[in-house]
Amino acid sequence: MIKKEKIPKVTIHRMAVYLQVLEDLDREGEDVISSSKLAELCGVNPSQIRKDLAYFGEFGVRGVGYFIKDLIGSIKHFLGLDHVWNCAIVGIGNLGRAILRHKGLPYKGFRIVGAFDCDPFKIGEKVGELEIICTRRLKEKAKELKIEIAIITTPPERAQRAANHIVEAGIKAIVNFAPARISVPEDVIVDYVDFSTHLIYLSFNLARTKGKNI
Amino acid sequence: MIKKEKIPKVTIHRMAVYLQVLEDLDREGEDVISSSKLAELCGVNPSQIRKDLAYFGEFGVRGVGYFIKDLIGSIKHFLGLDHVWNCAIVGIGNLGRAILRHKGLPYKGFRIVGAFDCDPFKIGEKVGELEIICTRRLKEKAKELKIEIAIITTPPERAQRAANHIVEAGIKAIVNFAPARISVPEDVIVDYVDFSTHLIYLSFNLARTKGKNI
DNA sequence: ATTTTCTTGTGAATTTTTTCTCAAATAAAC
DNA sequence: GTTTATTTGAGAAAAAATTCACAAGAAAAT
Ligand SMILES: NC(=O)c1ccc[n+]([C@@H]2O[C@H](COP(=O)([O-])OP(=O)(O)OC[C@H]3O[C@@H](n4cnc5c(N)ncnc54)[C@H](O)[C@@H]3O)[C@@H](O)[C@H]2O)c1
Ligand SMILES: NC(=O)c1ccc[n+]([C@@H]2O[C@H](COP(=O)([O-])OP(=O)(O)OC[C@H]3O[C@@H](n4cnc5c(N)ncnc54)[C@H](O)[C@@H]3O)[C@@H](O)[C@H]2O)c1
Repeated sequence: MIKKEKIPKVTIHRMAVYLQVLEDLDREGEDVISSSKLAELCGVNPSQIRKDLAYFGEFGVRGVGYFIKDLIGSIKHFLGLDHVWNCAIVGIGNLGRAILRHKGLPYKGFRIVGAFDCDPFKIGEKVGELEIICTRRLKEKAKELKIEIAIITTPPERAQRAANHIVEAGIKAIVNFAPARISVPEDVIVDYVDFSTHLIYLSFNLARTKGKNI
Repeated sequence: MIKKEKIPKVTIHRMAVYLQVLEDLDREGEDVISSSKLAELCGVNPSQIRKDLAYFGEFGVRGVGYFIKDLIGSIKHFLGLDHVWNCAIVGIGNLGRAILRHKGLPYKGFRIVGAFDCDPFKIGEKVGELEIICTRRLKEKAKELKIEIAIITTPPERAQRAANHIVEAGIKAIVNFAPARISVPEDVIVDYVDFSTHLIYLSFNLARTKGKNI
């Protein structure tokens, strides 16, 4: 289905945006959409959307556009979202708890099945449905709970240690919220979510426009 | 100082990574670093770093490298981080509270000075030092507190409404955590933080490698 | 039936970004 | 003091991503 060609990371990120907008349209009862209309809603160029989709196949009808329900199904399929992924959170502090309590994730295809922390005072505590488990038991629990994705929400200086546990548990995908680079074997994918990076982007732009006005 | 040339967004994002790594090095007591060493730590190409820095000026010494403290100072300066930005959070739920309680932000140059929500049961409640204020009072409070950046952490279907309040309050920069596109006037910068996009990136890669192994 | 109007999918052109290469600058070694 | 080691900064080259342009397919209008 997917061409052998390397698909740019930005394409995957845009795909997630298209999906979000398409699901909104579907909820509003829309049936069909053209690339130019979708492009406007997503803030991109229409051929960008067509090129992005072309990495995965042909989904439109010439002269008509895209059938929204079908396109949602196709995108979900090639992004691997026609499957529920089991996730674990490592580091149950402010952010870890917020993610655990977040209602939106299961709907998007991600289920949090394990909550891990190294603080003995937290172990055994319940957060929602889940009981906080000692990080040392990650390996054993990863098998049992079939954990496929790990989310790191420890302090930055503990991120590498958390990553080591995760790798040892045989988990091959990590989202790291801690502002620290981690090193893992080649076959483990890491994606960084750095909140301050986004604030810095705004800071840079504000500082620049301020400068201009002087 | 900054050349008139358009600076790519990815450059700013990488800049934030360089800064993070440089601050770690500084804390470890390092004085000087070469672009190739820094590149290795950041997982990029050395000339990438030199090109990125060249957008802003000349900071290195040939045959030597970069003086870490000086480079941190320069990067902070041109990213606008030699100033503390006043921020407001709009939507004090799970995520809003996590950000409010997060200790790392002030150190990075961002201070949360206002917490806003529209839920009458939450208004007046204290979260840390701050009292939750009604979103309707955002305009008045934005002036008083000199709010420069707004962080949206409302449910997605409320993001546009929150954005309208923010724009009306004269705030020119928004980080939107809600998975919904918002429309704002041209002079307002919006940056989206979409957590599920990162999970989707992992999903795509896992689905692909799984497929390969079969 | 034929023409007109849309809109996709894709090769070509363009633009942007990344990487390569090397002269110039600096420090250390001899 | 001269040679050798490094390492930056920047122009050139290469690679990648985006946008353009249009043939081809589909529906609506005449
Ligand atoms: N809270 C936010 O809004 C926010 C925003 C952006 C980034 N972050 C980052 O996310 C991370 C977590 O932030 P937080 O505010 O939740 O911090 P926190 O201190 O509240 O929570 C950290 C948790 O990690 C646990 N922990 C420490 N070492 C561990 C280990 N080796 N294994 C498992 N658990 C471990 C601690 O016991 C604690 O419960 C930090 O790196 C922070 O910089 C947080
Ligand atoms: N919790 C997470 O870990 C997480 C992760 C990723 C994305 N998000 C996104 O962040 C947003 C917040 O998530 P949450 O879990 O904190 O939700 P939540 O429901 O706990 O909190 C939302 C808050 O926004 C307030 N609100 C609603 N409309 C408002 C308005 N017009 N003005 C001001 N406040 C308003 C509500 O009263 C509530 O307090 C959601 O869009 C969610 O999809 C959350």
